[in-house]
Amino acid sequence: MLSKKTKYGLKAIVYIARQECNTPVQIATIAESESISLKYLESILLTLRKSGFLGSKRGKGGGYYLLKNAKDIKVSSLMRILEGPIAMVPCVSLNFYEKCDDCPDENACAVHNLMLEVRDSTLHIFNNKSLADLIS
Amino acid sequence: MLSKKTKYGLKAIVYIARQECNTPVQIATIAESESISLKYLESILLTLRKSGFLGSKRGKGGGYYLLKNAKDIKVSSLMRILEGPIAMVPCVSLNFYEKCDDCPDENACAVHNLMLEVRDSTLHIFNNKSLADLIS
DNA sequence: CTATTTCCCTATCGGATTAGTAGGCTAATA
DNA sequence: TATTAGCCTACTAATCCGATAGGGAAATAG
Repeated sequence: MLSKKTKYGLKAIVYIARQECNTPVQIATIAESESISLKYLESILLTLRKSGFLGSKRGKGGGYYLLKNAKDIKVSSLMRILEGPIAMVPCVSLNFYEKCDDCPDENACAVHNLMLEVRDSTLHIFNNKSLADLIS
Repeated sequence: MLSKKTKYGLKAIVYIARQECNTPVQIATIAESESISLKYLESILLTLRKSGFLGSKRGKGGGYYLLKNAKDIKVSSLMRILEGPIAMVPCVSLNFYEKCDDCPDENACAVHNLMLEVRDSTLHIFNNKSLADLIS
């Protein structure tokens, strides 16, 4: 299940990406428009900024803006920052790999192989979609 | 993230499906072989029985056995019983649909459309895979 | 008939995570 | 100097998950 953090984060960055001329958008504007708790959204945008997706400007007329072209932001990288692993099981994760305690042989594990297939197909979607694709 | 319940449940039913002549398998046997807490596994197998996948036999020589041919048990139906919705977001779920509180227009929601695509590809895998496919 | 085996069922619990809140701080601008 | 708007840390309520406890009931063996 997708966390609200991810859902809110995606909606917010899509909102920001829709601005013309990359004008900074205030947190409060997004929060109101997307019905997201302001303080919670604040922390989400903070992590998106610390991850290098967004820049920020303080004081009057401030807000958040994209640091890169929307075409160059892959959905998969957004998902990894917001949600964490894309795989449903750590033992098939590329970026968050972890061995199972049980399961002596991964290749013989039915769950492993099934989830490997799911991860591939999901990743294929996320890797081939950019923020720009989400806007329209 | 896949819950342990699902992981254990899948491993267990795969174990049961591997038996020759559909001989009943005891909970304890599976628990030991797959390193699963016995009591926890007990409750998982109970739900699989109540959902019509497994039959049970009590007393000596008892245990769990498949009620249908492994070919006729789709992974998607197992997933729905064990894990719940296959979709990452309720608003794109076929069997567990729920409208978002926020989001006035689903078709205009970037997250909705993205997750719709993911659900389709995941479901495609789960629908076209049976328990028999997991065994080998 | 009795003992043993094995599944049946309900209740409970600790720990982790999530979503959200509070509140003060700091930089930029007017 | 006042105001605006993001920065940052800490805290909390609620929920869920994985696991545990413990007795009950049916089937079988002897």
